[in-house]
Amino acid sequence: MALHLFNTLTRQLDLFDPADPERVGVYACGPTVYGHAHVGNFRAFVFYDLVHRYLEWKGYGVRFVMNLTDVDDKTIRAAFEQGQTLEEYTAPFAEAVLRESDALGIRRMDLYPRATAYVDRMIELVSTLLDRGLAYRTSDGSVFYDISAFPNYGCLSGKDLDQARTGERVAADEYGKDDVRDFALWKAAKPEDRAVGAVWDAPWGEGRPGWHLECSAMGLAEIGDTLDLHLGGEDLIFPHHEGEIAQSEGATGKPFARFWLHVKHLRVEGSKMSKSTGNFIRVKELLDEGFTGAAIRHQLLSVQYRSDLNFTRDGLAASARALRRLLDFDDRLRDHPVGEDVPETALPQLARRASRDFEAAMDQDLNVSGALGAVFVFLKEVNALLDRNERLRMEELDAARRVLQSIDDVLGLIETGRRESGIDEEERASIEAMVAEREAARASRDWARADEIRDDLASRGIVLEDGPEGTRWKRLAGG
RNA sequence: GGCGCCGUGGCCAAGUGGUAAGGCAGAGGACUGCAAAUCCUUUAUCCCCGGUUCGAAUCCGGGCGGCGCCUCCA
Repeated sequence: MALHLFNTLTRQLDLFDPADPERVGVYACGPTVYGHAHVGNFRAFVFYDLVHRYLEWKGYGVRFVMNLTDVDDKTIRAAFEQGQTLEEYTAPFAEAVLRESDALGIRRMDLYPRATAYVDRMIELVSTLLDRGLAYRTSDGSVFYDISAFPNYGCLSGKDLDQARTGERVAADEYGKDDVRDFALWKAAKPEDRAVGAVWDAPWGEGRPGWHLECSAMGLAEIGDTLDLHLGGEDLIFPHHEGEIAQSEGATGKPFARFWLHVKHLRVEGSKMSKSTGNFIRVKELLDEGFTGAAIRHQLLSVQYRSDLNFTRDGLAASARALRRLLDFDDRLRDHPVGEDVPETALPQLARRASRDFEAAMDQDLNVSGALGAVFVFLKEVNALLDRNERLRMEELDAARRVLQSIDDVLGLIETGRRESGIDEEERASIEAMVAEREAARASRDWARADEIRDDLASRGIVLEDGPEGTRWKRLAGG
């Protein structure tokens, strides 16, 4: 089987066939750290994580880079209003992104470059573009990309630039460019820029980089002239990625990325998420409400990345339930008794089929819904098999455990859910003492006392399960 | 106006030519001291109309409905 991905460049499913499987370079557009990231941002980040994990699962050697944009109009304006430097203002938001990423089980990427650390590279890039006649300077010391000199402009978004509506939002042209469609590579320094320390020296004058430039510079610097994969939100197709292509290819003469993948925006409780209407949710709020990072991860992951996803608290509750089942299943598989002289079962075949179906779905443009379907079929079949067999061969159980583990290496659901059910030793001892007391009460048929203890534990979020092997307890994660 | 996506059971959702995965919720049953967990059973002909085909949720045309992007929002 082979991985096929929907390439925005070709608008079809293409075979993913990197030049060097040992060194696959992936660049993902990260957040602009001018405020707290919201769940919409995290749909993108969880998607990036899925790509990251799946490529490694498929055996590729991956270098994965996600930038943090810490210099642009919004960060400068906000820092200025707060009377802080750019660095002071953006640092907390950058930290929050990583902290909340951790909570959602997003594995750390190889590098999180900050735009401000790559301004030298950006200046080099602009120089090259000026030398090549693809850019021009204006009287105030700004530099613009000359769209008309790059025939491929529009190839990613499929836009016919001649037909683009002009003049609608262009009134805010503060730098005096030749053509409204030309975009800024370099913006001449203004007082606010100086106030927050967002000013760099360039041969054509002091200023700061334009929006698209950072990604070209960091991608070229950290991965190379041609990326294997470039990821981003659907809104970035135009103009951001179009600009990146123009800048990078204009400078190197080589294709900037073989594959472009774009994740669709999510909606919240039925409507578009937008900061202007206050209709956006932060991950931190959800965690404070008692939803777990794993449940949030599940909901963001459960729908394929190019499909509509309506993020709701009801959906989150459903995700929490599904996750609970997955965790229970993992427990059960771990704890199931082993026997020496027990008959063979179909467990290994079920495991092989689950793995195969999982991979087939994921290979088809990362179809997580289909992949989860395979997981739950496996879960149901194996639960039934465990019901029928009190003891199983060690090697069969191991085969099943390996497959579940392997699948979760990609999905990261059990992994994230586990991490959140941590209980310290003191609490553990206290719980186990109460469970033992209840066992004694049950042995003497003192149901009232037994139920009292169970209710007591339930109020602490501990659920009991009486089985033939004794009583087990677990923490019921929120959600 | 330009480009594009989507419409499957109560909710979410897979399936892109051969008679509908899976999750959540609901109902009945088994198990249990009662529960919990688990298992079994149970709920759809795929927005509408027309066409292509031996056969369509799946292809084509039309209609209705929802949504996204179109200069700095992942």
